[in-house]
Amino acid sequence: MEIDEILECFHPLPPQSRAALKAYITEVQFPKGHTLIRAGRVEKTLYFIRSGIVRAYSDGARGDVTFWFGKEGDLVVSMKSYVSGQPGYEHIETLEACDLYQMRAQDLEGLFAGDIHIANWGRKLIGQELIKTEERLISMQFKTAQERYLDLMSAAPDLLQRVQLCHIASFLGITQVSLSRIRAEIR
Amino acid sequence: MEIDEILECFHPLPPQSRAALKAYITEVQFPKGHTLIRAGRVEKTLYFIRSGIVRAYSDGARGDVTFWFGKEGDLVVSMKSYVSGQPGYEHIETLEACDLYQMRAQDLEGLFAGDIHIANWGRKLIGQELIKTEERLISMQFKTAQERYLDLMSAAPDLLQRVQLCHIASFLGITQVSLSRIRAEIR
DNA sequence: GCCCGTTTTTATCATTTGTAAAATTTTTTG
DNA sequence: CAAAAAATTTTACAAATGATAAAAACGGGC
Repeated sequence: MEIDEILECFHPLPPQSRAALKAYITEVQFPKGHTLIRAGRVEKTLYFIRSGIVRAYSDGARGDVTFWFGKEGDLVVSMKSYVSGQPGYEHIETLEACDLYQMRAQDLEGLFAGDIHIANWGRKLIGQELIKTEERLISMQFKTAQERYLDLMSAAPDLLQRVQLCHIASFLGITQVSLSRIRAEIR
Repeated sequence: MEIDEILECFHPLPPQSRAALKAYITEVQFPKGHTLIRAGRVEKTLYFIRSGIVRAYSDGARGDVTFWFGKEGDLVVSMKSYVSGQPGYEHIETLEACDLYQMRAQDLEGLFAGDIHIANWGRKLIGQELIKTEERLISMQFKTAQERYLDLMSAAPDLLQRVQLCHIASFLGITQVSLSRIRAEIR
């Protein structure tokens, strides 16, 4: 997914503002298994995924728990670091070789302060992220694990092919054994 | 909580911009049990809570499920309506007599387009909401119901006095019976 | 202070989910 | 292609949670 398409899909930007944004964006590659963001740090870099898959996870009482997958076109950022300047609680690692667009949070901050179109673009971008997070929270509270699995299957069937089931299970809030049971029932 | 304090606590605003915002804000009162926001509609009003408590809920397979409580200083809005212009999925009702600051989404939109300070204030505001939602999602995935109850007790002890336990239980993602068991264990 | 309706707790049993370990399948590597 | 490693499924049992019903506690109005 090319950078112009990614930037536009959140909110339209005047060509001049888009050019200003792009001036601060560079492209980077990382192999599978690379850690982009570390928990407990104030992370100062944002990424957009050109290609590949990443996951955000945190160390709980029972091993690591994945709470987000990012794929093509998605924004990758330690939200807590970025929004509040405090250490984040998630690690983010690549699950495949990834091609990313990279940007420094500080540069983005400068653009927000000086360009009202970029400020409103950023506002919309955060809003979209909020909706997604809210939807996940509601699905955790309202739906059974089986429903959440079926939802994931229809929303992102490719994920099931590309990601290990232990990560899918913790993402769904269940153990791998429970996920196996669900998969067996559906078959 | 007075309006100036509420507006400032998200992000500082120049006096001129704050005055521009306040020009569109009116104060309203509602009795206990009043519905502020209805699911399935595109809601066009935002509120800040001056005093009182509200809850957001949605109708699931097993009755209504509360997924958010709002109290003094909090923003009350149908996020999906506000961010994407689509019908929201939550009802929001007052659990006590409430004193609210009211604003039309359309007016706010106009301010965002014309005042960069307000646009960046709005961006920060949404960011704060995102962090809160993300924290709740993580606590749902990482913690047991008992841990979530203890967290709620220390974060918002007044809520337990002011809100029915059936709402607390569904907020925690468990039945009222389970919540009673947890409360009995702790005692 | 007492009554009535509501809210909360308790008790019982059925169901779901978790834990641990073994068996199976798939993937990687030489 | 075969052996080894990793990932996934299955099994058996234990623990946690849910459903239902009934009892107890609480609160507002008179």
